[in-house]
Amino acid sequence: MSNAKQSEKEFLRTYNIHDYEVPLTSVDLAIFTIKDQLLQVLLVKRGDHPFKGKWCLPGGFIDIHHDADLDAAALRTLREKTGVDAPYLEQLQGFGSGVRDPRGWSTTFVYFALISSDQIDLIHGGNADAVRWCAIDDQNVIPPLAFDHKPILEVALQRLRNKVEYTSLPAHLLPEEFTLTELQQVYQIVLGRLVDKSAFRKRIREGDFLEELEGKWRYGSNRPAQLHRLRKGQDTVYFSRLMSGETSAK
Amino acid sequence: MSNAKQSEKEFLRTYNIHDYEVPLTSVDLAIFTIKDQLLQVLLVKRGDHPFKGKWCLPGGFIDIHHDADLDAAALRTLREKTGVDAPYLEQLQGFGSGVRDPRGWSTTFVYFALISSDQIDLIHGGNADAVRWCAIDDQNVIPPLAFDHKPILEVALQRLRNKVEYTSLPAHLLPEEFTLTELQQVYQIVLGRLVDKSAFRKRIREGDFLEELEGKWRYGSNRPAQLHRLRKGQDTVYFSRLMSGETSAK
DNA sequence: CCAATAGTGTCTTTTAGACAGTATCGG
DNA sequence: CCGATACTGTCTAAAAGACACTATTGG
Repeated sequence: MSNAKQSEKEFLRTYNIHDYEVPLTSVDLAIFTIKDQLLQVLLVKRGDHPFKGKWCLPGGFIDIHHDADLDAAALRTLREKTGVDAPYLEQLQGFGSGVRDPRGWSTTFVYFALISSDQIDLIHGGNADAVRWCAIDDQNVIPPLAFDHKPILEVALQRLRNKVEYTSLPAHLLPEEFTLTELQQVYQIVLGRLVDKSAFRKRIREGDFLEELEGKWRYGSNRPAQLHRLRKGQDTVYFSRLMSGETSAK
Repeated sequence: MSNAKQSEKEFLRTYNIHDYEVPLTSVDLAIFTIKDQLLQVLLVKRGDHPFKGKWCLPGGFIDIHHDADLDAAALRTLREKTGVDAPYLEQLQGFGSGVRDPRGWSTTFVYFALISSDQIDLIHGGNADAVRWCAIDDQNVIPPLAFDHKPILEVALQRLRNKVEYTSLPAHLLPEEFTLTELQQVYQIVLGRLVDKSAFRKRIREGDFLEELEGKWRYGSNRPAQLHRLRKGQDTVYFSRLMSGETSAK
């Protein structure tokens, strides 16, 4: 045993990573929010080659001296681009090929993040016009993207829409405090269809992932609406069925 | 425009990947099958450092000269370890950190594959005892695994069990031709609970992803059972609800 | 005829879908 | 009082769950 350990030590002493050709490795983010009643994704303009001047998803290479792991690299990138610290962040998928980056064989770990548009301050980046929100309504307003970021964005959107059907995820797109009607609107925006109010509220109630903020109300020229928030430390809830279908109800 | 192109060309001419420190990149596979009425995962014994002699999930480094993309690298690895060519293969997730491999910062793209145990010939590897099926029943029979492969396997299992709840995936764990009862047993084995026969069959019928093999039957000392197979070119079907719950029915 | 498993039907309970009805604000 | 939106209740149709029943083989 001590012999094997010794042998392994010797192996590691002489091992040199630079003897092998390895791909480039980066982390990219699909950051979504709801703004102006639309689902929007964050894009940045590339300041360097390759694809200088083109829009793309925010991302960067892994810094092996400072990033402890992939999640840390994603969080760092998110902080650098948006100033936001602890939103909903989940790894989507990896992409990699010999042709997606002109610099050579490259891989990227794509994360998707959900944040509320009120926490975020896009000026943060330094050069203000190099970062923008881009609405996802009719697809053609999305500019051409660098690398393979267009198909990556498609996959991210698909995953988001899919998860919205059966999870409590959309709550992360809203500010900390919100009304049930606001939450319902988020579901409707992402899904692109109307949802029955009664069924929606039953579902949310049974999921039991929100708490009422006693005595806190959203006022207007109508009956006040109860404010809610996600329960502290609440994990994402998975419903056993899909979101109920379209309805004639407004 | 031609100016920008020129500038990009110049950039690429002088770009040298070896000026940067990048992580190691590999592909690992969680290959599942049903054997002896149990869910089993394929393990290989490491023949080299690090972790020489320890069991782990099959995998290997990306070969940037021969692998076109990640999927190709995964398929190649699968073929090398099992001789199987075209099973169900899907990317699970990426893992990466500075500590998971003693050789340095490393990342791995984990795929999971479903194959039928009858297509596969483990002798293929060359050194026969260095590869084995390991049953997933009570967890403690799984040996300690190299790297972070134990938690990776946990994630793969969780994903598999989860997907079985609402997709047609388990059909890939069976040979090409099978009876509905055999398919039901696969669901039961993976889920670890019984499923109602009537509800199960209704579900499968409505999913409409199988075809009856006319005139082909499984015989025994009882009523013969109709053989089925997956429709050609059939994608995975997603049910709108979870698999129906436990029942007292045998 | 019997044991065994395949496959179908039926009844009951639960849930979704549609929509009406009531509540409470500002003006 | 009115318009607007929050919130709740009710009825009906559809689906799930439990389980019994029939069908067809070998021995």
